[in-house]
Amino acid sequence: MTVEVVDKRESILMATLGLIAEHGFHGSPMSEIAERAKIGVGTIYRYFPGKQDLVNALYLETKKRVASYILRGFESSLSVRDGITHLLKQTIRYFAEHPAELFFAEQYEHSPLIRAQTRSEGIAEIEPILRLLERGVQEGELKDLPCELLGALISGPVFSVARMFVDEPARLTETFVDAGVGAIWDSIGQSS
Amino acid sequence: MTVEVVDKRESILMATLGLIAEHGFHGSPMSEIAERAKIGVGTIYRYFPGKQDLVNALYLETKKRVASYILRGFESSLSVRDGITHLLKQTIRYFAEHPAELFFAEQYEHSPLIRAQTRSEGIAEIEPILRLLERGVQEGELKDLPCELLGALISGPVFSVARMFVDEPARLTETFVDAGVGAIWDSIGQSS
Amino acid sequence: MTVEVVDKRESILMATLGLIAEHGFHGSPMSEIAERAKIGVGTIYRYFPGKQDLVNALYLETKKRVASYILRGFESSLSVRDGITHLLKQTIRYFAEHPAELFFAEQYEHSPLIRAQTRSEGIAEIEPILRLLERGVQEGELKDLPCELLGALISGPVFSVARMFVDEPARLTETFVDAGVGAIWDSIGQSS
Amino acid sequence: MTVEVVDKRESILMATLGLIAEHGFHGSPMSEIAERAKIGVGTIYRYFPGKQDLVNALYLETKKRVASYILRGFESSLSVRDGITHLLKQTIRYFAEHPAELFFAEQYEHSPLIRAQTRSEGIAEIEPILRLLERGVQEGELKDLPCELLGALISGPVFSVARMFVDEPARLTETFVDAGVGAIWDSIGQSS
DNA sequence: CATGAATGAGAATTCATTCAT
DNA sequence: CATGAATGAATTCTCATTCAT
Repeated sequence: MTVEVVDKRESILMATLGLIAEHGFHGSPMSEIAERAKIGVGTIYRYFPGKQDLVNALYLETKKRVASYILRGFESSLSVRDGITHLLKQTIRYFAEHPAELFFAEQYEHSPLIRAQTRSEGIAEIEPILRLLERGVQEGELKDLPCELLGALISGPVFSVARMFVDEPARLTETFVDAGVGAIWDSIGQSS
Repeated sequence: MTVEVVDKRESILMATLGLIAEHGFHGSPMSEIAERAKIGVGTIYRYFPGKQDLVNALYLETKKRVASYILRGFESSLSVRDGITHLLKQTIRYFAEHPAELFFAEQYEHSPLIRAQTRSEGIAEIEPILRLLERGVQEGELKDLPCELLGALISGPVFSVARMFVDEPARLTETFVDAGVGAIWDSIGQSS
Repeated sequence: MTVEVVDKRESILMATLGLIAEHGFHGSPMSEIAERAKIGVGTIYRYFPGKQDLVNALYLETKKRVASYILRGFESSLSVRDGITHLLKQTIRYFAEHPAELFFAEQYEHSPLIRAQTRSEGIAEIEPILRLLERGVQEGELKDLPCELLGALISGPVFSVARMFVDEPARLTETFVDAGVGAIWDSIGQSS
Repeated sequence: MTVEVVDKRESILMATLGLIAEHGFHGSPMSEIAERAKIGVGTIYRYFPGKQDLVNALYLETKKRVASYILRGFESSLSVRDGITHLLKQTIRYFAEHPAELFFAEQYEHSPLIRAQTRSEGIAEIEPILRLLERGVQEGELKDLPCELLGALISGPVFSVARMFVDEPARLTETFVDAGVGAIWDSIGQSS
């Protein structure tokens, strides 16, 4: 009779996200994940083969969720500048409003627990972004630099700027977000 | 008669640095640190009260070492642009050549093991850099943005760009380093 | 289907009692307690937060068990002399037949591991005894001495006499128990 | 030129006594003993083969010291009653004024670290006391009980009463000491 | 002789995972 | 399917003892 408001798998992932954001991978025992998800420990193993897999799944799904959010409203018909500006703004906004996902992503991204394997998976989501960069270089709207370098010039500051907004919520205004996004653009856009 | 080639404290720190860079904090048991440092486990505790303290010390000393390297050749008489360009170039070079320190710093910086306490310590080292930013804003050479934002616009990409050079050593050429540094400058420098 | 003959908590306590009686607190590693209790080490921690707590619990429960035994058949309607004689006899008998509890209690009572905190807990059990002493002093059946002194004059010999019976089981006869109890009474009872 | 005020062996023993009285055998690492004795750890091993031996030696010498104190002024010409009264009084006084030795003795006496071996050693010191008991029984001044029982009736309360005086120093007056000693005598003395 | 740095065996405790109910 | 009690491998840390200086 009772409708399960959220399905178990989802509540496990959410519990894990919150816990890891707060206490890190090793500060998040399966028993606490279960407790926070209001299920038994054993149940986690019906949905995920082990802890590592659970976290990998969380990473991939988080990435997907973020990607789907930031691509919202994105049209490939947009100019490269407008497209990138849009994506950056969305990303910063998303993370500013979802600090747990930011903390989790930062940790996981820099953790040697994954190195390569999982990181490369789910690259499908960022395909449109890579395309945009390539187009930008071809069309001369972006500096003529290797995609890896352009990527580094975007991913680095987008996280650190989002992080700054989380640490200092007072700064989270349209003006400063625009300024941040503009600054990132300046680093990759071809100066006229 | 025997000359100790490296002192024990130092070899413990180096072993820890390497291990954490490769396997992370929790993938680096004291027993392996000892083994890699070629000493007994108990010996570590003669130099550091516990594992956490060992890692904190490593963080602080790494920070100092990096700071001393990147400030080498830095003169406060330099123009803001030349100063920042110099610092960025040095930082990228240092990390490109010391990947373990880069991996360690990235992990530690984003780990919930630290949050605030230790991070704020050793801020003395980056004082000259903050001064430079303030001067740059006053003199109009930098965009008129809050220091926190400027900081985020520097620290984010400097790490991700260094990381890119480590991941793709083929790109590590004068040209690309200059391009990366130039790009970072463009994001914070006042466009004429 | 399988009936657990003794519950786990109980078997842990028993294993600990025996081990500490034989080898002392520090000669009783958790691993051996587990082995003797025929369970895994980790299981102990499901019942007790730590070793210290396990031993405290053992102390308190032992005290209660002893108290419940020695108070068996005790009526407050008894004369002070008969009451005390009864309690002493029961105590000596109990410990003579439960040497492990005697050894454990002696050690714990004199160990600096406890000092005050836990010792005072569980005092409820000996309340009736204190009352009896007070009544005895008021009614002139006991020497007019401070309760603390009377207590010391009872607790000291009751343990040492019980210990003697354990060390020399040949002496454990009605006659000698009566003699011991009579002697202790003589030290506190008002000589007519 | 410098005169060593106390010899090293002695200062090691004293350091051990104090430390064990306060923190117990296992709360007294060799390193702390050395520190308190103001010598190097290694030096302890020049005087004692190991920790266990050190503590055994301490026990034996403490016993000797106590015995020599309580036998001071004791004459075999004294009546049994006077002799025993004297010994009891001296013992209580000694321990009341030397709490560390009391705590140490209590712990060691009840610890399974020794059981039998060392306890029986140094019995020489208490020989005169045993003689006195035997004489007392023969002459009819003491109850006609086995020496072991008489011993238990003395050793038990003498410690617990001394302990009471240490815990409540306010009670430490001639009157109460006499009362305690008198009470102990009553338990073993032949009532006329 | 005295020292204390170095050592590693041993102890307490945690936690991912299993499996009987 | 869900559960959580049971488990033991792995980890951190302590400390008696040794030995080069």
